Amino acid sequence: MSKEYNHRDIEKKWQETWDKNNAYATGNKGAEKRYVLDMFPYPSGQGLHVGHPKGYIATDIYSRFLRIKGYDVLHPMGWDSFGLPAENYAIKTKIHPKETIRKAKIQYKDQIKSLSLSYDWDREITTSDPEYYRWTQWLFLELYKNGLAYKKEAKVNWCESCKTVLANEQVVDNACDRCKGEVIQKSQEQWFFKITEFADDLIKDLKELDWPESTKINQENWIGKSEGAELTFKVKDSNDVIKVFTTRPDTLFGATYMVLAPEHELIEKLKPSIRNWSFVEKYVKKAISKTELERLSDGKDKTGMVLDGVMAINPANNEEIPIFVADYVLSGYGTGAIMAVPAHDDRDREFAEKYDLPIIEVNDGEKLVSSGEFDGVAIEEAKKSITEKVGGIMKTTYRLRDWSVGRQRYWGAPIPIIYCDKCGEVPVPVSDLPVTLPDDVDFVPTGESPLKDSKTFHSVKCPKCDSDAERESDTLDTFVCSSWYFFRFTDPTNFEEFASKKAINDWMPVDMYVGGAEHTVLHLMYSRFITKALKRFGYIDFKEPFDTLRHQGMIIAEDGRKMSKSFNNIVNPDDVIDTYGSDTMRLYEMFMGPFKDSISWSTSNILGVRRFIEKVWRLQDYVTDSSSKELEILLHQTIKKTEEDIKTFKFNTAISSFMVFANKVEEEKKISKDDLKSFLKILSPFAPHITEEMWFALGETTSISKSDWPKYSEDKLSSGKVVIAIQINGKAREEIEINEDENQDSVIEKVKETDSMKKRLEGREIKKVIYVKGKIINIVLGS
RNA sequence: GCCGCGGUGGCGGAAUUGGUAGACGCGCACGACUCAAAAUCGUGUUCCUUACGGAGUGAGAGUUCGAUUCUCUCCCGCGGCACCA
Repeated sequence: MSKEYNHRDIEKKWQETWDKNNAYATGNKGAEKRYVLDMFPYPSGQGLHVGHPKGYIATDIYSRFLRIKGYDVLHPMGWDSFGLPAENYAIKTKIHPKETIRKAKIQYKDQIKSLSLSYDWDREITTSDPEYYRWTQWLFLELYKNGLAYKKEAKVNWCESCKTVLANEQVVDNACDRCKGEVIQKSQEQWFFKITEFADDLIKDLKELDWPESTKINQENWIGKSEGAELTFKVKDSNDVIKVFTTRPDTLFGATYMVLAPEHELIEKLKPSIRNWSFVEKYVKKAISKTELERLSDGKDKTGMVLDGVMAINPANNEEIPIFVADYVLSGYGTGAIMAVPAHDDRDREFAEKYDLPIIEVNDGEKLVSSGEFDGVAIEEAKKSITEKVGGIMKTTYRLRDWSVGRQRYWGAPIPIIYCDKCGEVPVPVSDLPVTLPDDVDFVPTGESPLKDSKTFHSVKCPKCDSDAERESDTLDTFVCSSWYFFRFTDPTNFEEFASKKAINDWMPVDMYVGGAEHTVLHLMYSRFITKALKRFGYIDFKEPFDTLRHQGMIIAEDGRKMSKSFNNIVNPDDVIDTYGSDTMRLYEMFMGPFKDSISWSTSNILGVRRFIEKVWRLQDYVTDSSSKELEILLHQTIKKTEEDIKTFKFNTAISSFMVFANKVEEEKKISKDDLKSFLKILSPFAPHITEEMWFALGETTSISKSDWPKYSEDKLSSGKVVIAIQINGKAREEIEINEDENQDSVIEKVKETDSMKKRLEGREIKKVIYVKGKIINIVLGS
């Protein structure tokens, strides 16, 4: 009898051994390469809860599987350490973010190591290290040099409580994504990245990616391509024109009024002609000062004000139509003005009904009507011909806006720009990078970056003319840091380049990328944009960073709520590992259900997995000279299934097949040494400690991870005999064992000889027989 | 409102180029072991029915020899977007 299973001793022993042997180093010379990546975490002071490592366990199993199959696997981990939480914590406690992050990293690393996640720690990177953000700054300069980073006065989302600008993606339900505080609109000079330049590619290239369909669709919706036309309306008795974007140029004859967004420049220009100017001005002021929140609470009740005294000319029929200003038209989309077709647009209809404007139907659902010479023309065709007739152009518009990257905050990578009175905006020379974050700052936000107050930071000499100048004091959005980190992992200590071309070509693109679905439009789209930009600049030869993407589902607390400190329902992985062991925890998180699903933690279910681990341990007692024929077949089936399931991230069913196998051995109480070794090999990516222990106990002297993946043979997947169902009129009635390759006639004979079937068939006409080889035989009887 | 995903036992879930629904695990019941309990092992466990049999994958229809799987209509839940012209 083997000694009792003690996970604490076993796991500690092997973790120390592996650590000492640097067991997870990258570099299997000559082997095919694979890059398996997790979305790297923000090291928060809270430590991990059991939900965090779910994705890491999956990529670990995947990496271990690839290694044992003989691949050279790059599987790195790092820290996305810039950002608001550490800074907010510093404001509260005066503890420097550097210190907060340093401590959190240690805690995270310990927890990760206690799960034996096989990261190559030699490649660890931290985005708040000057050696890292020097290349983030370099990236900024590359974008700047190539016209993809620019500064402009813009209305930005401003969080009152965080005192900072937020990207559109960080505004959720008109509230700050982080503090849930109110977000208002504010005009300010801002740095932007020109992501819109890649809008079309960002949609087109999605097609080639092996990503969850919903993620692709969400991203496509976010980019929001719409195809239509830009049409020009003249303003009566004036040289001014109003350009509009519409997806329905075919409805032009039904355009009975126009609407300008409150911000539209033409309003001010038309002032002399507007008879009710004081009302218009009042409306515009009010609309512009409205926060998004207020606009939302006003609901769909549309408001507006007619520009009394000015009229536009509908270019289709030269009718004079009134012009309104209304805040249901957005300044940031299209041209900030629309032609309103109340008969065929719900919003225009609502507005027209409220202000008693004419509603003219111009199609019957298929063909145009009341459209002059275009009557009877099909809608799709009319789009083009009407646009042509009025001298418009077909145009594509996107919902996507440029990425606002400046933050009036301390804890981020400084933007490497210097302002000189003589030379203007001067980029910091690459040789002067990194522009390091100073320590002599007060963290309390004032609306301007704390970097302004730093004596060591703010004042510099102009790199061009050497006169007194000032540094840009904004820092970069942390999403900039995380939009290129996967390149750095390929060459993390390179002092000359962000990563060498060779290292990038060796490893990129990432073969398997795993992380939460909450990054659908933020991180993933930014990373794709940066990759496309780097390709344009000639640094890389591919256009997409992540070939395959999988999302992990959340782990919900046992009470059905989200795990949260405030609910006091957090399960700490340290406790789970101590009580049940790391192998059990790894296996349990994968066994809970489909990887992508959100599932509740269950203390009794984890016990079931622990029982399985103990059962595996007992298999040592059943080793004899040979396995039964049946067990051998089951082993080959299990090897095949495990391989398929790991590749498709169906870890839960792989584990259930391990359970079936262990149950079978326990039932038969015998297994050959070789067969047990094969079983340990396929289990080892999931449960590395117990399998290593048993492997050595069977007399092996080098790690199971350095062994090879067992091969199954096709002819051992089946015994040749198979049990099929006999159906009568489609209902399963009986089972029968036959030879796998038996023909239909022979099977029918056997069915007829079966006792229970004799009764059923007696005196009835067999109308039809359907035999599906090795599965069922269905006998259709006359009534 | 629009787009996407999902709905299977007491519970987590398995099974889709249409082919025995409920694998595996939890829970529960009974049994073995034990003075006893725990642990472990064994047996059973979709529902109704003593049985024969019948019903059954959110509801309803359809296609088919056969539907959890395909089609249509509807209901419910989740995620994303949301006055985007």
